[in-house]
Parts: sequence; C-alpha cells; structure tokens
Amino acid sequence: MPGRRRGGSRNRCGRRINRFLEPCLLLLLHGGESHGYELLENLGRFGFSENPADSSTIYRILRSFEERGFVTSSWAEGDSGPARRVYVLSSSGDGYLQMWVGDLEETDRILHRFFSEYQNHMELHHSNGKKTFKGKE
Amino acid sequence: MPGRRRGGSRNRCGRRINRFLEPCLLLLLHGGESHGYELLENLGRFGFSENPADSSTIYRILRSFEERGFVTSSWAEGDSGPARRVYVLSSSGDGYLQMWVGDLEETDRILHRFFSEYQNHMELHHSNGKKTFKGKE
DNA sequence: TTCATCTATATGCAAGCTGCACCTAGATGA
DNA sequence: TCATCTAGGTGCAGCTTGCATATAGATGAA
Repeated sequence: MPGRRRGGSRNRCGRRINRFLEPCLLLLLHGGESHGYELLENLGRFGFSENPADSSTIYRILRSFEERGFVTSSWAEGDSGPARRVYVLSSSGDGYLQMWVGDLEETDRILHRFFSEYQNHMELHHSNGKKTFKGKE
Repeated sequence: MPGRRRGGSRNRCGRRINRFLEPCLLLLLHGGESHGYELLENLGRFGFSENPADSSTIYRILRSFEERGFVTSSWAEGDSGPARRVYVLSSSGDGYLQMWVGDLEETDRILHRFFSEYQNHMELHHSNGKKTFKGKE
C-alpha cells in the first residue's frame, strides 16, 4: 500500500494515547530544565525509540506549555552548536503533570476494564462449544 | 469557561485512546449480531456510562467496518420501532479484533513504562531533599 | 574557502478522529 | 394530532499529528 498520503495516524491500527507526549515532556522537565532537542533524545525512556516522536510536535507542545503558563523559557548558549531555548517547569506545570498522571491512571482503568471484558467473554465463548456463543437468546 | 466551541477533545486534559470505540464495538459484535442503537447502550460495560459515546461516531465506525470487510450488514425488522441495520462480525473482523487486543496490550506497556518512570523519578526526587533533583550534573 | 553535516528551532499543510448540531423517518401512546 | 422514542445518518469544525520543508549557527573535512 504505497502513497501513504500525509497526516493522520498511519501507524498500526490506531494505538496511542491522545497527546501522550505531554506528560512525558512534563516528567522530563520535572527532572530539571531542558531544551527541545535534548528532550527529543530523552524520550527514548518512554519507549519512543522504535517509532520515535516527531520534533515538530515537541516544539509545538513546548510553546503551548509556555502559553498556558506551565513552563518559562529563555535562550541559552550551549557549549557547542546553536543557541537553545531552555524550558523550566513552573508550579502550575507541576500541577498539570499531576493532573495528567491522574488522567493516565483513569486511562489504565478503562484499558483494564476492556481486557477484563475480553477475557471474560472469551472464556464463555470457548466453554460454549465454539462459535455458538451469542450472549443472548 | 463558556463557549466550548465545537469539535476536538474538550473533555479533561486529553485522556482517551485513539479510536478506542473500535475494539469495544468489535468485542460486542463478537458476542453476536447487533445494531448501532443496541451497541450504543451496551457500551456502558466499557465505562462509557459517564461520558457516553456519541451515536454518530458509532454509526460511522460501523459503516467503516463494513467498507473494510470486518462486518456484513442487513436490514431487519424488530419487534418494535423502526427497522435496524444489523451487523455480523466476519472472520476478518475477528482478526482485526485480535490485532486491536495486541495493540492495546502494547499501549498498556507504554502506559506502565510511564508510571514506572514517574514513580522512580519521584522517589529520587523526594530522597534528594526536595526540588534539587536534576537527574544530571 | 567551500561544503556537507550536525545541532536546534520552527512553520505550513493535510489527513484523520471526534463531538455537536441537525436531519429523516417509522413506531407508539396520550 | 402530536410529542416522544427508536434508529440511522450527514455536515461541520476543532484538534492532534506526522511529513515536508525552511532557517541558521557550529563544526570539521576537503
């Protein structure tokens, strides 16, 4: 299937949690100030090694963090290379991280509710002589 | 915050797994033929009671399932009310459900990898005399 | 010096998902 | 007759995301 067009969630059949990069970046920033390019590299910790994150998404999220008051930024010269925009998490951003953690825990509950329904269903399905289970009638 | 505009993921700070309704509908259909309106009601099992699913999304997904060969449909008269479009899962659709299950398991791993990073970080953070942990330097 | 490459940040665009508003229409009962 | 319920559907717009591309300083090799 060539010509994958553009945009969308072309990868796999649709995994991924909405805006999952946000909590990952917040957690990295909770560990200390950093800039976009460095954050991009450190995302590997969260399993973004295979299927890495797109840099444009990261830079956009960081700017939106700043607009919403979750971080402050300033330009800084590094030991080498071009100047970097360095981000520092604010206490408001810390609160936003806490919110995200609670949110992901809820996502986890939803996920496990699905697994539980799935396993429960499959057990009934198999103990009913295959393919005939309807759950009604 | 009034004037919530339209569209988007206005609820909470962004929970939700992309296209999560798909595996839920597939699992329900694996339990036997059904129609949109009935599926909508049965989604409560997956935690869609509070924050219920939108019917338009469901009908659209069902049509897309048919386009992709995961279900077949036919009109049927019920005991009461208007005619219904009844969907039956195909073996291809069953395979798609299996794919989704594997995919959600991967999502679960990613999620727990985050929780693990979070807890690990917070332990270090607290044992380092608060606010000074940088994870580097 | 020139040029490729790396580091670093950023914008434009289009595809895809989703919820809200709205529409159609048969069935049902007051 | 008319409101309401059941059932299915469309249009639209907001939002997220990945790809392509642009910019520009730093670095090192030819």
